[in-house]
Amino acid sequence: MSQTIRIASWNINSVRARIDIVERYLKEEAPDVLCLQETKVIDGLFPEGLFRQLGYRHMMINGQPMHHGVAIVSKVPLIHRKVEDWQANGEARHISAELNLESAKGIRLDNVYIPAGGDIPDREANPKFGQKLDFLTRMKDWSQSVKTPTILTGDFNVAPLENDVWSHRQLVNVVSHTRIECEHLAAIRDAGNWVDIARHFVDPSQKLYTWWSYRAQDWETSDRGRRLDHMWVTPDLTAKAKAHIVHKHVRGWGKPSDHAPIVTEFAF
Amino acid sequence: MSQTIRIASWNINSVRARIDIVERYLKEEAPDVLCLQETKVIDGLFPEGLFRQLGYRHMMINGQPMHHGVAIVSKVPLIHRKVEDWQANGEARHISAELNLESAKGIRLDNVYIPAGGDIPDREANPKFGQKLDFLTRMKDWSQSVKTPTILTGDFNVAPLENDVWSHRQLVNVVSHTRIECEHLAAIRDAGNWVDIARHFVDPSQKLYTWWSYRAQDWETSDRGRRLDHMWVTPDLTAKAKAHIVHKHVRGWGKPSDHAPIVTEFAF
DNA sequence: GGGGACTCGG
DNA sequence: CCGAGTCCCC
Repeated sequence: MSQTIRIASWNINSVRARIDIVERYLKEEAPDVLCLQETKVIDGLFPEGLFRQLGYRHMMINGQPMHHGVAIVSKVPLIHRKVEDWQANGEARHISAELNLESAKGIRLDNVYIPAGGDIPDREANPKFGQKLDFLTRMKDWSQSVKTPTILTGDFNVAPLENDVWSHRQLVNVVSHTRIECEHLAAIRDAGNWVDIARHFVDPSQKLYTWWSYRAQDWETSDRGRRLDHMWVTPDLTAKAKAHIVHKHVRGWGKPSDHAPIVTEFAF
Repeated sequence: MSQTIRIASWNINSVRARIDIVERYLKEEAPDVLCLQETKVIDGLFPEGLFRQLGYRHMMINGQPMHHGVAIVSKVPLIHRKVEDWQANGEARHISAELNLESAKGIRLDNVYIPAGGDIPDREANPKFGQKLDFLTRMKDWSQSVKTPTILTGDFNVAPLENDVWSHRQLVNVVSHTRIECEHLAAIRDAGNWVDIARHFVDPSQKLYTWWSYRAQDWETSDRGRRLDHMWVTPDLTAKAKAHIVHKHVRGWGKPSDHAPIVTEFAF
């Protein structure tokens, strides 16, 4: 018998400011594992109590003051915590663990928050953009080293395909959808033979977004979204993925994150 | 036939941040007139719509960016707006109007927010304390000029009597209850023969507070209050005042001001 | 637009 | 403790 495991990823834009909708989400959707990005909290102030109380007793957290911060909260036991520093500057942008499952041993889950990269898509004019490209390059090197079944998810801050943005033409020079970022992301994918689960289920001819700016007056009507959040798997896990959805309605809740959660259902 | 008019005063500590409890207060207690201090809003952003909708169609406002700001909102028509600058520095700390009543013409209502005065009760070490004393001195001069029936209310930031603070002994050197402030306030009172309505109804042997610090972990249990908010009347109005209460329960509402509203019922 | 940090004022 | 402002980041 296989075991159904639903794994979610959500850029929460402050887990403390968003505590009410995190609770609502876990009560209504109850994924088995939730990967969070932009927790914006040091480890000592991470709201472990809430997660434990909701049945997410296993947590791997990597926070820092102010910015960034990632965490995995899980009903499934987690072992072998690892942290990568792909930006080589100590920012808390990665956390990974192994799912300690009865039915499938040795599956790793890597949760990443790739740098946004600033406003100007130019290494010289904007050092943040260079740091983003360097981060992606180090992720490619890491990808080549991945030899075990792995799920790689998080806020990649890149919308690689034309239908991953509301207007390819208008965003082609906007950070997150520039050619060089898309190429860097493709290099990571190729280096690990990663399978983009969302596009495994939703044809690239269809628009698909996970993020809608706060600045739109009516995010739903204007629908100027981007697919910045991703769930990738090593090829050996492709057949285990049974469904993938974007929980778009969560973007409409009170005091929302600008990102919607994404969820993949696996049969392990 | 006389007309019953209830006049309230409340240091709201931001009328915008407190909009929900202002609405609740006006719905539950429905004073005829509400004097507000620390509105913390420029006139263009004052939430006139809410007050109008609740039946307070007459407003006199005096705001500024950031700090201070006072307003009178009223079901009773208001005329003859006046603003005093007792600090001589342009801060929005006073607004007054005449109540345009059928039964009693010519009653003025003066709403004042006296400076808090900083932490150190010393003119030299702390210029804010000097400014407060100067403000009180100018108010005394104004008091001498008051010749018509007048109600003077607001946040005076002085607790003049021993039972206006939770511990006279522990607060005698704390700004708001120092001897010099109490003397300055007494000089204002004497200059206008003002009657302290709260103490007209509540004997000075009884503790009476209108403010409880945010910093106490349990304001109600520790009850370390001070009577900073006052309602004074010219002697000709004393017999018109029929009751005075502190709406202490409002201090316990969600996201409260640190001040409770005070209300006097008049029969004009 | 909306986090968090900081500073100032109460 | 808790407003409001400013600045930085997304």
